[in-house]
Order: sequence, then C-alpha cells, then structure tokens
Amino acid sequence: MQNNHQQMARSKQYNEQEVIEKATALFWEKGYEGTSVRMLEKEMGINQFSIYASFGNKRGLFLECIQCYKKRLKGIISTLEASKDGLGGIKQYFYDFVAFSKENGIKKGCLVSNTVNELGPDSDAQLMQELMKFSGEIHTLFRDKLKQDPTKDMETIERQGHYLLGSMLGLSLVSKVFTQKQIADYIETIFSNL
Amino acid sequence: MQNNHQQMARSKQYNEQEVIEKATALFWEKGYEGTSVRMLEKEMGINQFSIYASFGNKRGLFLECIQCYKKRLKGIISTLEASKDGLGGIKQYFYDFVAFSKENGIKKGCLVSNTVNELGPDSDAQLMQELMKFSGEIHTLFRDKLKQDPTKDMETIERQGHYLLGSMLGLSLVSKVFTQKQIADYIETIFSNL
DNA sequence: CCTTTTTCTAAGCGATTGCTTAGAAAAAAA
DNA sequence: TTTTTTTCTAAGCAATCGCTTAGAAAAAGG
Repeated sequence: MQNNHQQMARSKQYNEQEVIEKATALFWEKGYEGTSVRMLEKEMGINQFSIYASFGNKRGLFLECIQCYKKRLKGIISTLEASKDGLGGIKQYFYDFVAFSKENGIKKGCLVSNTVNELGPDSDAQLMQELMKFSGEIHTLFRDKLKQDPTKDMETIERQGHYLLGSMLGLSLVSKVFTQKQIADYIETIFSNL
Repeated sequence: MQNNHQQMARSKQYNEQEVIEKATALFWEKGYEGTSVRMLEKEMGINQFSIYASFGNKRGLFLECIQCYKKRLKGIISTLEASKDGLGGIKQYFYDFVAFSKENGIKKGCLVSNTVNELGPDSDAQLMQELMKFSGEIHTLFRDKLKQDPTKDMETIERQGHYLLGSMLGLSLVSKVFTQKQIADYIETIFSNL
C-alpha cells in the first residue's frame, strides 16, 4: 500500500500510521466483528473510501492493526528480552502486560488472544496463522528465559513453557474481569510454583 | 415461557428443552454474535416465529442456553462436589472439562468464558451478571475443595482460589488451541506445587 | 494558466441482521 | 361438527453489514 507511482497528484490528508493506531484501539476494545467499518470511519477520522484505498478491506486493515499491536507491545517485550532474571523477568512481563492492556480504565485484554477466542481456530486461515505466529514468538521468548536457569532440564523447560504460555492466555481474560488484588493473587501463585 | 393458559388449542410440535439443547450447541461453537437467528432456525428445526414465541428474543433464548449449559456441566461439577480429594478433585475437574468441551473433534472451550470474552464485561448487564454468577459458583466450589486441606490458612485459600479460577479461564482458551500434550503440561504444572 | 492524476465526499449496492405479521393449518373444547 | 384458540408457514419490516462508485475537489507537473 505504498505510493510508488511515477506521478503523484493530490496527496493524502491523513497519515496511515496514525489512522492504523486509532483503528487498533477500536478493534482492541470492541473485537473484530464488533467493530464496523462505519465505526472505523469515525474513529480514524477518514472516509470509507480512504480505508479501502489504503488497506483493501476490513481484514487488510486488521492485519495492519496486528502489526501495530506488536509494535506497541515491543516496549515490554524488549524489557523481557533484555532481562537476565529468568523467571523474575517473565513475572515482570505479566505485570507489565496488565498495565499495558488497560487504558483510560478500559480493560481490553490481549488483542491477539481476544481475536483467537472470538473467531476460533478454524476460521480465516491466514489471519489465524498471523496470530499463532505472534504467540509462537512469546512462547520462544519464555523458553529462552527459562533456559537462563541452568538447573532446569530440557523437559522442564518444555513443560513450564507451555504452562507459562497458557497462563498468559489466561491473564488476557483475567485482566479483563478480575480486580487488581485478584490479578496479583493469580500472578503471584503462577510463579510461586516454578 | 410456560403454558399456563386456561385453554390450549393446537399443541407445539417441538419440545422446548430439545431445541434449547440444539441452540446451546450452536452458540457454544459459533459464539453469541456469530450465531444468527437464521442459523438457529435450521439447527433447532423450527421457524423464527416459534423461537420468538417461546423465548421472546435471541437474548432470551441465549439465557436459556446458559442454563442448559450449566445442566450439561452438572455431571462433572457433581463429581467435584462429591470429591474428598481436595486439590486432586479440582485437577480431575480440569481434565474432565477438557473432555467435556470437545465434541466431534470441535474444541469449543467454555461457553461462559467465551461469551465474557466476546461481549466484554461492560456490555449487557443482566446477561453478564448471569455469567458472573456462574463463575462465582465455580469459585466457591474451588475454595470449598481447598478447605479440605487443613494445612491451608484462610489467606492461602483466598489466593489459590483466585489462581485456580484464573487458570480455569485460561483452560477455556488453552483447550481450544493447544495440543493434548500441551494441555497436559499446562494442567500438570498448575497443580505441581499447590 | 491548464492538464493530469489522485483523494475526497456522499450516495447507494446487495446481503444479512434481529424481529414482526398476516393468514393458513391444526388441535382442543363445545 | 362447529367454534375457539393456538401454532405454524412465509413473506416482509427497518437497520446495519462490508464494500463500491460517480463526480467534485485538490494538488502536482507542464
């Protein structure tokens, strides 16, 4: 969706990255099906024509929003990547995510797991593949951090990796419906075991 | 939606409980918004008129389906209620739920947590209250089982209760997207040190 | 300036949404 | 059987869905 044409006449009155960020916030809060193109118009501040000209269709826009979501998550992911604290780093990531997923008092959970849960694993293949790629990256990251503990054997890392990824999926829902104290209980106990 | 009238003319050609069960299966698989009244017609085998005559509207039918879902879950809940094995009983409940949530190879998760995740906690108040009542009952059940262990103090029961309820929410998603081995890793680690 | 090329506004497309209704069909009561 | 009352079929309601399009507006190149 770039402007590689020889000649450019009228220029766009909006910045694509900016409108993607606004769309991301809306999808994140309302879900994929729960967000209509009319709602996107208003939130992004541009006409339907411009949406379709820039992103092809609703699905195309959403795929861009997934990328945007990844970028916004990059901050706390980088913190985890840089951590040398093993499980302590992952625990901090859990707490960081809770703060990240809350905006103006609205608890939005994780856009990726929200979408997997909404559309189900047997829907749109390309879209689901993109979402699975993302959770795969988180999984790998968790396993790398577990490996920082030399006392853990390969089998333990495998098992605890699945446990942590599953707990992270749970955190998406938990962060939406639990109180702060309940969330803390949930996270603290997750890591009290390992 | 009962027949309390003085005089009854033509009798219904369908059994309400039977069509509710068929509707439950559809809502469970497709989600609330993802299930249209046209789809319900075909699955339930009755006309739209009959749906609205018996249940008022789509939401009314869905509320009945929540009750139906509870009844179907009653089997494994009773097993847990009867258990004197404390945490062992809860762990068995987790495994029972995974089997319960899978039908004809379709992994459907938990209808209640699916709906909470889909509609969000700030939507339809009455509906959400019904769903929260359900998870409250599960929460109470978990705490009762934790109390079977006399070595656990009140604070521990509170904390582990939130942990187990959160882990159960996670299991709903995990059961949809993980392999059997990954699910086992997830469940086993949850209970490895409590 | 004028021409070209693109973006914009606004209307409208067919399909689907939840829901309603008129009238035929059927079964219980008289 | 006839009347009464309800359930059924099937059509249709306004609203919304994702998406398209005709034509006006605007900006760059000549």
